[in-house]
Amino acid sequence: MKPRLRFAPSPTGQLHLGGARTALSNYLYAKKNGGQFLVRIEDTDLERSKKEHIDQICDSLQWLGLNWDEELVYQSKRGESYNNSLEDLLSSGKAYRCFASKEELEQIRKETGSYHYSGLWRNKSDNDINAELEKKTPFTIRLRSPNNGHTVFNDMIYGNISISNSEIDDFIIARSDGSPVYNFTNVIDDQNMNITHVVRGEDHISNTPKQILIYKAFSWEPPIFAHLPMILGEDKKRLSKRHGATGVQSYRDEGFQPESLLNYLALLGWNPGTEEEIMGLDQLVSKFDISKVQKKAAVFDQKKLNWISSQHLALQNDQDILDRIRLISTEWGIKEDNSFCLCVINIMKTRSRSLVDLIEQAGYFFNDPSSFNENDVQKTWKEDSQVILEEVIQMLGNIDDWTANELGLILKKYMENNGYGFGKVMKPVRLGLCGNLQGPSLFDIMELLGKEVVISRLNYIIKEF
RNA sequence: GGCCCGUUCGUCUAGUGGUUAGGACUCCAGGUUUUCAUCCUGGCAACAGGAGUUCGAUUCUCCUACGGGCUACCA
Repeated sequence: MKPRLRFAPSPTGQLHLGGARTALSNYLYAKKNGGQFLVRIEDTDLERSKKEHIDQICDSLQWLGLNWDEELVYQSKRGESYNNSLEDLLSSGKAYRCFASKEELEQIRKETGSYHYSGLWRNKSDNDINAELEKKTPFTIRLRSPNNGHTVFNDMIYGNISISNSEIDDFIIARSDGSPVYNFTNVIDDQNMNITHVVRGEDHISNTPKQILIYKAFSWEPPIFAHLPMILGEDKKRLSKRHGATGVQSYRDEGFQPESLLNYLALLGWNPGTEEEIMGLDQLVSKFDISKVQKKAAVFDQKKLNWISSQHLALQNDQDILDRIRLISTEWGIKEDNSFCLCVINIMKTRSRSLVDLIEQAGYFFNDPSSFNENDVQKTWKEDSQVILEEVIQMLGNIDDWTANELGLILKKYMENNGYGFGKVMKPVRLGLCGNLQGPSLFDIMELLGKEVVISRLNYIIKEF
């Protein structure tokens, strides 16, 4: 049987890094084994679930390239199914009604000091139950869970996990308003969707035995489980909003590309067994092995993400990068020829860590510098700079073959003839053209900018100082 | 408190009953570069602690410590 996996986010916020990693792991396992990847929206918490979050999560998943194979499943539309299942359990005696109020329970907890439900209504007579029913006393539904034995499962990542059934009380599967709880809906839906493998965060390990008990109550075969270790912030605390930008959307806004993000996320807690690190989605699909995923939580390292992103950029085709840039900045370089934009990308891509970074660094290719870096001016602008630049302008005016190569030859000759060091001449030039002292080869920049622009910028800086 | 899970350089990780404990990111130094970045070379840096098993444990077992998760009529 081909595996069927699902990613089941609850739409209480945007897709965050942890969710993206979970979705990715599900996707990779499914695709590697020729199976299906599905998405189920767990929107039963009416208070916190928002339509906009659903849209945003789906949007992020699609942007990442983690496309799902069948229609979305919404838990909010599956109430009838839950009710039927609840009814089944009630009539088979695998679950029972509990008429104890929250206050009553709280009282018992205080007295016994135990967090476990005592089984107060587990064995009440039909008479007692009917009496409460008649009084319309609100009730919850609890699973009649076994008192002895162990519930065990073999986690694809953690291996065998065993928990004594005495640790599991008759937990609630439906609230007093009749709505089913997470552990219950999860099982019903996974069964209904024919899910074969459940891959989710490590925080669900403790839920798993409870869910297995529910499967057993229905005499269903539980799926195979895999629990992914948590992603931590720098302070070793679970990654959350407190750590700043943790949403997929913000990485997208910062110009990180899906391949880079996915590549990094996959490498958190996993490696292909070789020293290869830079991989696209297809490679991840073929190499991913969930059983090799680390059990230990991993700290999210922005610096490594930056590096991976820059590696992807450096390897990426120029036109492809241009297309990606236009996706986030539709007007970028639109006034120039396509070939000009491609040249800019070509010389800037190895020095950028994201699309946004590239755009920001490439500003002077499209606009005259709006200001000159003060520090660089102080370091560079000497008394004779003006004279030198005037001579340079003169020279440049006479050049017909405006290529990086020719410019290099002529300027080098000029410096040689006058006994000028490279920096003495080129730094003021760079300052005039770029506004600061960093960037790719000046001759390349000059060629791309063109004679007119170069001369006009140099004239401008002379007037400025 | 109880239960479950985890612990190799700062971070992500490889690894074996006997290794100079390997790689990557970061950082530092040098080289390349007119500059910056890239790139290349080199360097710093780790088996949580204690018992036990063993000729020998980072590796196997137990304990402790530390960290995390769950313990809800949240998901």
